[in-house]
Amino acid sequence: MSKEFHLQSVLVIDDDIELTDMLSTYLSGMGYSVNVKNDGEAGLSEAISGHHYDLILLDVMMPKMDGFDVLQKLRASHTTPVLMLTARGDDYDRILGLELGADDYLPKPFNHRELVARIKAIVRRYTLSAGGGGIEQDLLINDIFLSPSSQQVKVNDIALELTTTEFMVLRLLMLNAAQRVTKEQISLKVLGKPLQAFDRSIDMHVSNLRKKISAVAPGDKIKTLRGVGYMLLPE
Amino acid sequence: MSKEFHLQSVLVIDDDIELTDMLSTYLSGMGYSVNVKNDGEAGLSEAISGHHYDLILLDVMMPKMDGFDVLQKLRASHTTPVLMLTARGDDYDRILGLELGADDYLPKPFNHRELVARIKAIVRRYTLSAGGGGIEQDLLINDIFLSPSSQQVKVNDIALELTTTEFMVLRLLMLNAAQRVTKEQISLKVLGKPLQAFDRSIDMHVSNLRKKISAVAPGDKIKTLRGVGYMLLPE
DNA sequence: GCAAACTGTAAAGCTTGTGTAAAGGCGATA
DNA sequence: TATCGCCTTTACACAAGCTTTACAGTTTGC
Repeated sequence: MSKEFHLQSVLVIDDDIELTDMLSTYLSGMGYSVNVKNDGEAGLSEAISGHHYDLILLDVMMPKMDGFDVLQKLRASHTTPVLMLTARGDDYDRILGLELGADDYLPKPFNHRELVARIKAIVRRYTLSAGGGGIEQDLLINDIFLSPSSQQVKVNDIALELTTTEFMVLRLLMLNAAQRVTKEQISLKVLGKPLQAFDRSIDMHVSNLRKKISAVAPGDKIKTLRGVGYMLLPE
Repeated sequence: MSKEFHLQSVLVIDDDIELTDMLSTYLSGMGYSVNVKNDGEAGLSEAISGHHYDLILLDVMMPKMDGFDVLQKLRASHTTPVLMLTARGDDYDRILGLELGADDYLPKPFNHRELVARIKAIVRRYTLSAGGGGIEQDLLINDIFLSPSSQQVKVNDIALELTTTEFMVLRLLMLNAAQRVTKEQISLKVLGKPLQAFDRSIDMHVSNLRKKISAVAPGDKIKTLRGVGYMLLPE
């Protein structure tokens, strides 16, 4: 069972090959391990197989077994978060899905921002309720103490006032301490979108982070890798 | 996707003659071999012809077959990196979102700088990360320790301060230790462009590398192959 | 042995990435 | 609707580092 805050493993069940290809590419790009099944039957058996999934994206209309059936059978034994995908925009589907135990619902067509927003919301929900997923570990690297459970950061025992984005950037850097983290990765994982040319927002978040950290502790703890990204320096 | 990626041959598919002329001139000037098709149908058949392309610049709005159709049909058999050209706004979400299958997109009108930035980003994605998700191994050859994940090099346990380009040159040499590596290869893989006549930049990067390495360890670890390139000497 | 071609490298020049303040924008909140 | 917080964009100065230039040294071919 994963103890990580962010998703590691996602199962996509949808008969639309084009869509699953796309989702696979996109989610892989965000660093997730993705598995795809193109009908309900195969999807269900994969979902209840030994392999652990942190999230299941489930289409409603599919051959062999529709999404509601899959969800119902899945819930007999698993509490894996499920995000339903449906072309039908009416509320009936929505209510039915949620009553059966879906965690959220996303009408097709949707764009990546919506998807990311939903995924994040689900992950957050599961993280806060200790029952569902894993417990995130506190991190302590180079005098920086980061506690995901309380969304709090202390440097030399002095609390920092970070925004959520700054918090997530710092957390990503800490999870990859002493390893290069590209701006592309930061953008995908923290902001949920690909990095655009001449996009400076990551630079700004890092700049703000540095400012807040160095106001409390001397020395730059974040190394710039020119043309690549950033790296949190180890002790 | 191919692990070996050297950008030298580009296909431009766009019905705007003025633009394709400009692109052709410009990219040729950078040393790329450029082919142009002015409608989707011709573009697609060229793209899936026997000729290999390293990158395709693809306009969205075109006669006969639009860019999305071309991309979709192309993807059935090819994984060639595609950079979509599109008017800002309209297609932005469509491309960024779930119909993605392109490697990147570039809103028109764009300038040279932007185009170059995109091409570089694609090159970097293919060279630096060596194929999405695959973890690159640490290398230890002839007292040189190179760690891609931390973008760090140590010689006799002393850390070197290398630029990203120097790092990539050294990495290429180490991956091909005791084998000749031509300047042409270095230019393509590290700089992402073909080597041009009288171009001395590779020589300079190697020279700088030697300087930094020999400041820490005696003896020249990089052998010059006159008229060909360089080679990292084994123990 | 000599010219031509190639290489090493210091230094200059120039391009491009980065840091950061400030303005702008946008969604959430009251 | 007005306000607030925060993310993003803009603008500009600066610095890193890539490329070019220049010249000296070296190798090759004849």
